[in-house]
Amino acid sequence: MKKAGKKNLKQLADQLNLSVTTVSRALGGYDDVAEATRKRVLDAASKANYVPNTAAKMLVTGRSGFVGLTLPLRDAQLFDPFLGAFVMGISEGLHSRGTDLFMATASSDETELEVLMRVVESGKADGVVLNRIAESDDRVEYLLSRNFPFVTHGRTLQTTHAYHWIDTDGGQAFKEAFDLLYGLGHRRFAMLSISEPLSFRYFRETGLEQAIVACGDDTVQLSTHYVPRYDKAQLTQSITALLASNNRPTAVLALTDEFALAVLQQAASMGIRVPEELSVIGFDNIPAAAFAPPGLTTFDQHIQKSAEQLAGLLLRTIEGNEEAVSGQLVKPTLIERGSHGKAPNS
Amino acid sequence: MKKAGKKNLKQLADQLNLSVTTVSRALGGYDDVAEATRKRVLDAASKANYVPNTAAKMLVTGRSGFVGLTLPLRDAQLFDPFLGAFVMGISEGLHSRGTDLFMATASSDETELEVLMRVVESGKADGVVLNRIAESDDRVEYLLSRNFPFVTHGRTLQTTHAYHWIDTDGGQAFKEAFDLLYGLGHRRFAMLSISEPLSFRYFRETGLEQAIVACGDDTVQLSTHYVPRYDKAQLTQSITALLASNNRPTAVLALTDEFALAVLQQAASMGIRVPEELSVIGFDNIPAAAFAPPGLTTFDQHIQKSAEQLAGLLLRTIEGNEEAVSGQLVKPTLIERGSHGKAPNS
DNA sequence: CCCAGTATCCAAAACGTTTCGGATACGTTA
DNA sequence: TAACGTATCCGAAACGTTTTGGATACTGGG
Repeated sequence: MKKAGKKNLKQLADQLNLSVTTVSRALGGYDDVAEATRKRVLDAASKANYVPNTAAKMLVTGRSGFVGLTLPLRDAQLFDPFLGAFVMGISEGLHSRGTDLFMATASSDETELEVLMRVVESGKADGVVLNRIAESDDRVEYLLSRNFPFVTHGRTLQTTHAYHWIDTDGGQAFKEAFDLLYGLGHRRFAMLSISEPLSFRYFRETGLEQAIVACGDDTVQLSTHYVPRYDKAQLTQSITALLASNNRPTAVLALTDEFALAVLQQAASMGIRVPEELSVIGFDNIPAAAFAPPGLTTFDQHIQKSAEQLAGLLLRTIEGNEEAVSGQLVKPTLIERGSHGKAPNS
Repeated sequence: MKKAGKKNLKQLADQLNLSVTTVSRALGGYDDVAEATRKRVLDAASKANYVPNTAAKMLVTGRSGFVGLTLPLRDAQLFDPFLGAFVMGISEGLHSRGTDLFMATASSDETELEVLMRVVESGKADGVVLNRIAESDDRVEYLLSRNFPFVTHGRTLQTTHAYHWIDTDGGQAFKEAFDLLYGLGHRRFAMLSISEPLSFRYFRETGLEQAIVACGDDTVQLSTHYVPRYDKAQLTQSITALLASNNRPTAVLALTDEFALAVLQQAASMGIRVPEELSVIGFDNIPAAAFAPPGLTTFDQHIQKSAEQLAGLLLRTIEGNEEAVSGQLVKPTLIERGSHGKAPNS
């Protein structure tokens, strides 16, 4: 099954009347090989279509050339546009340095932590990137205890943990959203949040609550609703109940665009006009947000760029070149579209 | 950075007063090691948390333990629910045999073929699985010429190519959909297809056309519309034009649920009632199909199960145990929901 | 008691690379 | 002229496993 034309270093060396060492070092860019020699080697290598054997290199360097990303695919639904952009960013940031992304999926009887452990213990990855960080995340604790290189998008609530992260400043964003809507006369708010204890939920909710406190107006009402992410039936039901309430909110802040779009859809089918009767603001700016009438107002968190930086950060961590642990907060930008407006009868 | 407690075969052997060979063979399940010895070895190994070094094993066996899947992520949007189920199926089928799935993404300046070549040449995968097969697919040709193990979901149009595939019988499905709608009185049909020359498009269109010919009724009209998959604006525009036509079709057959849901949404915003004024049938049965009012009638192609089989097929091909090349057609099942009904004024 | 057969074990080679510690040849300096 | 620095190259070890081809000891049959 192996291709016959596959050359190894030794064959290349023989053909050039050089030692394996010299060929290796010529290819590796060391400066103790004459320029003329290097050129000969490079030419021969590219003509022979030489590709170094991954396994051998891995064995001696101890590096796999892979970075791992675990995917909680158990619901077969995780592939959302947001994750797509994230993966693309990571991948982009990695490729420039010759590293590949290895996405590990959980089989039906594994937890995400188990998958992670499998990846780490097997040495199939030199480092991992984590996302969807929980308020208290056992993956972070595990990696920390193993002293294994990793970076995260998002951060746990425990500030004692020291690791590299990049996060979107969701608290700031929700504050901004509240201020915008408050200024438009809204007083009855609903927040549509997720039932999983993910840390970004905490930061966004907290940001909103703080904004409400800060405005000092005690006529402001807020009800928070938790829905499971993958149970569409439950989601639809919660939204229906929310919109059918006789004290219906005039503004809904959704944790994600996914939720916001569901609100838009449900409102449409219940004959509630957006934005005249109801304002909706989402988060993530997924592509569909622009096309669901009347256009979803949302926040863009520049996920691809963050992911790219995250990849670079991880690579440096693996190399051991990253001096201090770092955390970086990225400010999302408000994308104003048609789903928000003045509060009704105000 | 390497964990101190990491043992290798030699250390295990020393500790047990055995040779490296015997320990290796005990772990490998060979029958030339005494049961008592094997037990000793197994115990020691699990107590020491021994994990064989991937690189070393790879180097001697020539197998990476990875199966590759290339992801055309360039549009940052490819992560649809359908692909999610597909990946999950593959992953599930692989795990049972200790193989991992390695998803390779294209960086912005690479074609999918280039990514594939990189994966194959580097030896990072022992086999690959291809999906979204084009009518004439350069990836298939490349792998065939390299004699590299692979399987595909979908099939090219050239029947001379010999490889392992599993495909959904889309032609049969579209025939079934037509017959259903024809029986309900529909005569003006539109097919919403994709502009990329993917082979499943061909089979579905052909199935529909043949069904029309077969019914022998020349009052039946069909218009086919091609839209680019990722250009939401273009998609919306095409659908609007289609629905605004003064000779508007009474039934729309969409190539995928993604398209069908867009039709549903657009119809709603144009005040066209489904299914009273318009019938819509999709394909794939993605989760959202059940929740978009009034519920999308569609076909379930049992993608996860097919993907699982595909994984097994690939594994056998890698082992060299797969005698004859095989092609298998899977019959999708119609899921009747609320988006289709009797033709208006019939 | 001898020999073949069997059960159990092991030494050493091989996989293809990187890297350490020289070795060689040449020109330069004192 | 002798010693030294520099540029260039190379032999051999090391990474941790699998596998080949025996070696050893014990069994039972003749």
